[in-house]
Amino acid sequence: MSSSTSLYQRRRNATPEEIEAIPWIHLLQPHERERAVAAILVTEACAGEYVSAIGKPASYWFGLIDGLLKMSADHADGSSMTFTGVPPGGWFGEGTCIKRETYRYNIQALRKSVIAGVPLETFQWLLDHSLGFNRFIMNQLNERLGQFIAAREIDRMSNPDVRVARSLSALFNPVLYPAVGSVLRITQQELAYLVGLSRQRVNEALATLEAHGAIQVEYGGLRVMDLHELREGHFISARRQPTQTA
DNA sequence: TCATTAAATTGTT
DNA sequence: AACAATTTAATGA
Repeated sequence: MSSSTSLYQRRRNATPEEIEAIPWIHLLQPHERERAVAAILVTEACAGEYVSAIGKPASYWFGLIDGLLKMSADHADGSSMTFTGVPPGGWFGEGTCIKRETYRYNIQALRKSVIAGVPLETFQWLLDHSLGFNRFIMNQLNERLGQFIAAREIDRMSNPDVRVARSLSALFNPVLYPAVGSVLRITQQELAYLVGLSRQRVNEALATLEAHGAIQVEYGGLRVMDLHELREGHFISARRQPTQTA
């Protein structure tokens, strides 16, 4: 996974289609938008590549155009703790940018991803000048607070089916990840990495969730049928029976 | 456009 | 972890 060119050397300008797909761009006034569009950079990250590393000073506010990212903290003892996955349409790092601190998480691409970046100066300028931008940021911070509280509950849950369900409901959050819609492109292997379970167990859990009518399993992705059930459901004792030997 | 083949993903043990 | 089955993507006529 080692590439000779760094992420920042492979950047380019955003295409008009990519700009249109950015959720907060539509909340800006024309002159604000103009300034933002001129500053936004786009880069591609290969699977396994790091987008930001803990300790590096904040230089960009990031958004995911396409692909899948993992937000985690790696400890000195080699273990790592995954906080959350980031699906397309998600923007992150605003907390660090606001305070001009260093990044507190590692952001790693789980597969080939297209990432947008707003330079720190532009981010700060938008904060100082755009009411719509401030609304977006405030709304996002509030929504994410709810997610982190929910994530603490997920961590102490033993039932794998419920863990998978809750983690999925976070990825389907329409406020934080509006680009996801009702179909999330994620493989069972990728989901296993995010949740911290084996692929087999995730596969089994997905079958359970599907049996409950909460989701529909598709090749290379999932379709939500009942987001509320994913968030609140218990999915108890609905395991598949072992095959009979007669 | 269709058939063939390789690669990716899923389902099962 | 290994394997078979299925789906998609790539290739070329």
